[in-house]
Amino acid sequence: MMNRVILVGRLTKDPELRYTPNGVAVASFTLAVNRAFTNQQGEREADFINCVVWRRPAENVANFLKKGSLAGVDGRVQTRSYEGQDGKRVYVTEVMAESVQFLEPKGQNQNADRGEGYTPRPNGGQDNPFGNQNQRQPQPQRNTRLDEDPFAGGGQIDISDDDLPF
Amino acid sequence: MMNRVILVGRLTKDPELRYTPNGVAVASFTLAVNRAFTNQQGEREADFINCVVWRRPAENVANFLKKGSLAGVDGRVQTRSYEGQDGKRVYVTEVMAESVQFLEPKGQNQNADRGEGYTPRPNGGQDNPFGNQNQRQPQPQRNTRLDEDPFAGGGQIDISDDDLPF
Amino acid sequence: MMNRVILVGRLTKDPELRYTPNGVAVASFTLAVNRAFTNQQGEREADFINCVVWRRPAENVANFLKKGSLAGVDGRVQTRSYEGQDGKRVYVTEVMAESVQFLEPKGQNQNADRGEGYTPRPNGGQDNPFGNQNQRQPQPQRNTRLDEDPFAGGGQIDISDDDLPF
Amino acid sequence: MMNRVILVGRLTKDPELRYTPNGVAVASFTLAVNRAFTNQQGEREADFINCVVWRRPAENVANFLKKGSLAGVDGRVQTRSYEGQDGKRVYVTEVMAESVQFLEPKGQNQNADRGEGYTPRPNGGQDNPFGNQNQRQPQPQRNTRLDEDPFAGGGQIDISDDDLPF
DNA sequence: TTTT
DNA sequence: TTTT
Repeated sequence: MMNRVILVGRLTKDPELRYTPNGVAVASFTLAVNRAFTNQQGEREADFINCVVWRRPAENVANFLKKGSLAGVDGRVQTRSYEGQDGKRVYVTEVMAESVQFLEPKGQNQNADRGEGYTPRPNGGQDNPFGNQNQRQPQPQRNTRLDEDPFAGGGQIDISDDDLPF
Repeated sequence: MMNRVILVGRLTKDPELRYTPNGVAVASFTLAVNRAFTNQQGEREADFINCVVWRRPAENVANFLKKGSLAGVDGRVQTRSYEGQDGKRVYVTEVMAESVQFLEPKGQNQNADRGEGYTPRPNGGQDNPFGNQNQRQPQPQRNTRLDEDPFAGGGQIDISDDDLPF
Repeated sequence: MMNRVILVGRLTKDPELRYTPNGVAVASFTLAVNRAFTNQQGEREADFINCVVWRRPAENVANFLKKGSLAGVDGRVQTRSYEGQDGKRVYVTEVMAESVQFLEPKGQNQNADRGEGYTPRPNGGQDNPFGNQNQRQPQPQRNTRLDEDPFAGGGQIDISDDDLPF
Repeated sequence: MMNRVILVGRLTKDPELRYTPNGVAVASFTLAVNRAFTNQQGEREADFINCVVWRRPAENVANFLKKGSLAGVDGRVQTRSYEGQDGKRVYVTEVMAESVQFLEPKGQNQNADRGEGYTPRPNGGQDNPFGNQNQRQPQPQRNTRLDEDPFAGGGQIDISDDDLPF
């Protein structure tokens, strides 16, 4: 079993940063990736690919990327489902970014993460290495918690700590 | 702009082979890719990733892969949208396979395509290199044309020759 | 069998453009890719990865990239060997770029190739779609033919039309 | 800066397992990856790609893979150089595997690593999470230490703990 | 024998 | 609504 995605494209909007009830950061953003070929009408289309990133790189994304930023993503394709507002199950395919690369020339901070994914430091046996008390954990800027689909917006909470990649 | 996906997983069902009105083959299948890590309940989950492949490799997929087959995909993440049955726009993220690799040990034919993607042979200037008259073009086994979403099933036609990768 | 490489880095020097005896363009360049992590001395190292690209994208690389340019490569790892000057066999591992992406902000031409690899146009049955007579085929700027290893420099001819990816 | 390689191929020989002076495991192996296309003589060639893997996955590779095994590698292209026996600098390009997938059908253990790379467990502040005293650390089967190039064989020590990926 |  |  292998699952690897690499994307380079531009953010369609500013990224959204949220926190799980346990205080773990999640950022979501959509990358517009222009296709390398034109369609039969001669137009160059783009794919709009939803991406999610957790923890420290999530905060870096929120701090350093904005609408229009050129960014590279190295991650995995992930699928989930949630209960839609009409009671129907909604299936979602998105990219779990393990690392995000800032490709804008102006920025001095050129790395959205610490490198080879995010290795949590030991925290004395707690399941979740970041608690709300953790001073390394910035508090949400806006009163935003993970009560809905980071992309679909209107749904119920469907990302929880269970989705943590480790 | 870069867009690359590599997957290795197992087909959840037999692939579905369809043809556009112009007689171009499209196969769709879902790959179950087990995650490399376990969730907080200690269970190993999987991602169920919808894949589409066109032309010759589509026919190879239909001929050589079935439910449970181990296969590798090299392709791109692609997004599209179509009008749902309730009039709402439905957004779809799937993998456009450029080549599909058969990883089952039993088969002697180990390649689902001719190699580096599919290079259409010249056909004297027609837009579509395969017409219904083309004897290299097998006719649909079942009376299946591309009148609906190959995955969602209930929608309107949303894959046409316009989606051809070249 | 699968083989896919994606790189984003900077050219260490201007690319070198050569032509096979049959007039097929080959460009070679080295990409410096900074590692995402620091070594035990706290220094950020880089990998210096030799890349080769054929035909039209080769000419685009030669025309649009130079020392220091930020570029993305999508291709395959390839190995070859040649007779070294001391009679010993020299083994070479390099990246065969199928497409090269220009990631510099200044350039308006943002694509080094036509997209999904290079699909040769039909040319009436010749083995090599480009002959020296082909007016679309620029002549070498310098009197450079493929008489040596594009990277090692001092060896014998070891890239020929046999290495063409199709 | 991005650097990602995915390979699926067969081991050309049994893997070699060595240990650094600090007791960190390193396995090296060569993957034969058949090309998806034939050359101008109609023969299907292969690329022979040297791979290196560290720590726990190294031991899994040594325990579960052998000559002829089908394996998938997800990693990075890495370059290094060392002093050759003739005093000349030798440049090496190889693949640093972050995870190795066992694709043989017979094996029950289907995973060469714990998943998303190898996250060392905390060990009380030592720089190197594995010491020779560590009972989880198997001793070398053969009296093999890292005194030479794992591939070139005749060179001087050129892999040390400095090359550890974290 | 290297890029920013 | 899923694979081994």
